[in-house]
Amino acid sequence: MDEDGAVDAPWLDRKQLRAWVRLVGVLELLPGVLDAQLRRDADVTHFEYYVLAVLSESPDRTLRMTELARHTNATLPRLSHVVSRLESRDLVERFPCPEDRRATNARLTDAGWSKVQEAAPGHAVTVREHVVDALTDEQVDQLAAIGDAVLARLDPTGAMAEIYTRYDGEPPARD
Amino acid sequence: MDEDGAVDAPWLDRKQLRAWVRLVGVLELLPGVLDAQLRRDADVTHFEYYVLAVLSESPDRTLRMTELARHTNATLPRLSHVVSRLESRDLVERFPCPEDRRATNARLTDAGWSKVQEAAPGHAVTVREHVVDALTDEQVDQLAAIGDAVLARLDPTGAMAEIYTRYDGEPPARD
DNA sequence: CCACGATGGTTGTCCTTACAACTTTCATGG
DNA sequence: CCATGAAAGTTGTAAGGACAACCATCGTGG
Repeated sequence: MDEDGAVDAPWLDRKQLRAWVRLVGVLELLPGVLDAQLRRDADVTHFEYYVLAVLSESPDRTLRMTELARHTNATLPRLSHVVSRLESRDLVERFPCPEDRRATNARLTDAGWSKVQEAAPGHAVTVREHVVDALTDEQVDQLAAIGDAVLARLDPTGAMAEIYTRYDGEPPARD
Repeated sequence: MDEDGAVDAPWLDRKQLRAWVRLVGVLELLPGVLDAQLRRDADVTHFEYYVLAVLSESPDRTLRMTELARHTNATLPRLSHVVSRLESRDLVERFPCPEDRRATNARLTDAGWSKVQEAAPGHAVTVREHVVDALTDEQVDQLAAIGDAVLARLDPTGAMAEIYTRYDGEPPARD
């Protein structure tokens, strides 16, 4: 962005590089660990589990596709495919939204509810083992703050803001 | 793991959940941002870029596949496929390792080197915009420490330990 | 009241990754 | 010095996600 074309934001200094390399490592390894455990124990991917979990907390266990996509950080096409699969497994059902006939609602079925209840404890153990229990209480808070800051940059539309802020005092049973 | 079957590691408390939900958000969104920029500006995925970058820093720009896999947090099959693609684009070349005839060395070509040099500045800008510049200096250090702690749990074989610790004083030109 | 852009969602295709099977070479014990 | 298991890679296939194209509905200005 600079006239001399190269040294506006030169590179990362050592400390920044340290942090970045580690973040990349986590980015690369953590999803695999989460998927593996949930696939093995509950036959769902982490993203599928997350979709089910979000629905399980929503009023009437129902959410419009667009809202569900925002809550799960997914694009609409991706979500659509995933919900199709979940629907074929009777974990979720779709039905047209009465107020807006363009829109579709996704609702968790009883089987889907059961799936979340069954999968949740094992998933929680994995999350603790690989992340939470590795950190001090202080670091957990720091991670939340860092996540806030980064998500504010990542989420173009600021869609999360409202969603994430509500975790400042909230009931249990969530991913 | 508990006899009564449910409440050994009950669930995450609110603070932990806050942190976890945000981490999941970053996990879901950041890779897409990195890939999009690098695809657009340099026609490589983030993982491909990372592979090239690691090679570019290695002695003689060469590394054995297994070593390269460890440095990039990848499985060998995945790396093998990726290197095949990079090789077909003349960014990397493979040749048998003299000392161990099972092994294969991957070496960065001149074209690969150029690719890294060209892509690096834009990539750095993206990393700064979406992560580093969103954080205070203190948070950058915290993130590094958190990454250390988590990676220690994620990496079963402790393979990274040696790799990551070296970023405590190191030359530039790296991802 | 209708034309047009925006919103909500689905579908199809391609690319990448995961997983498992397989080959070759090494190393070790008998 | 051979048999056996481990280590190093490659390859095939099947599944998931990105992206673009597409259809339907809404809402607003003329």
